[in-house]
Amino acid sequence: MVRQPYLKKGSWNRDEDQKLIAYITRYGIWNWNEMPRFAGLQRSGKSCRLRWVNYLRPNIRRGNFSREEEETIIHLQKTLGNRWSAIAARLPQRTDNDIKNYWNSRLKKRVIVESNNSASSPTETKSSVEENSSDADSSMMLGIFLDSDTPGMHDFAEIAADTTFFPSGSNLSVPVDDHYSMAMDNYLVSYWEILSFLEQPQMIEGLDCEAISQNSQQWHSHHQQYYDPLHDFWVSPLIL
DNA sequence: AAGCAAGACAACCGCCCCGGC
DNA sequence: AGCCGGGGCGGTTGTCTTGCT
Repeated sequence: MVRQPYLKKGSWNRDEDQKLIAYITRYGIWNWNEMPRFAGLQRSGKSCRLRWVNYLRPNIRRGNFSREEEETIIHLQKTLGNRWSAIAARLPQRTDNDIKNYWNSRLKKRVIVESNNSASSPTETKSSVEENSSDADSSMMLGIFLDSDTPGMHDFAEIAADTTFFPSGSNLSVPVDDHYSMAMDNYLVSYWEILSFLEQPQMIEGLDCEAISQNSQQWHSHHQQYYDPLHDFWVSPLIL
């Protein structure tokens, strides 16, 4: 009988985030179910995927939706329904989970109120965005700046180069939005921490990182995957 | 200051789709 | 054609934060 390895649930901690970021940055996304084991994470593949897609991957904008984004979501929800991934595809840098949460917590009520109001009087409901108008300035990004010469790093470097998110000359992100800053403080990963992590693969507890590297490469080779420098990930070519 | 309610959001669960065999 | 595994999606839940009394 094969014993099912213990799989942790619940909130991710900083250490787990670091491991996932470092692993994906180094080896790319090749198999979500196998990846946690090689990355030294006691998480399910699904959990890792969710964490990466909704939270850790580069170029995600968080918090404070602009008025245009709100209107777009409302419009698309009317036309597409609750197809959050389709809606997210039309809102760059937003995740479907974020949009879904935002809709459920705010927009749905607002739309209901407005539709009720429009039936009686056409007074406009005050947008929450008007109170948080500087959406770009107050956006929250996971702050990582890494050497753009390192495979998988140029997205991070692009974020770092964006002065909207980072103070000029700083390698480390500083979240502008206090609300998110407090909530996310535990998750901020500094340049130096990531870099030292990458330089010291033996930090992955109890795992032979050389073997991991070889196994990953063997897997890539076996599954005919190739590194795509454009997208910074391993890809499976279509063989027709 | 403490307790409670509501809001916000991260994460999980279950289902479905698709491709490979 | 049917089965299986991986990945994606939407709904829901759990937990933390905030605001009010």
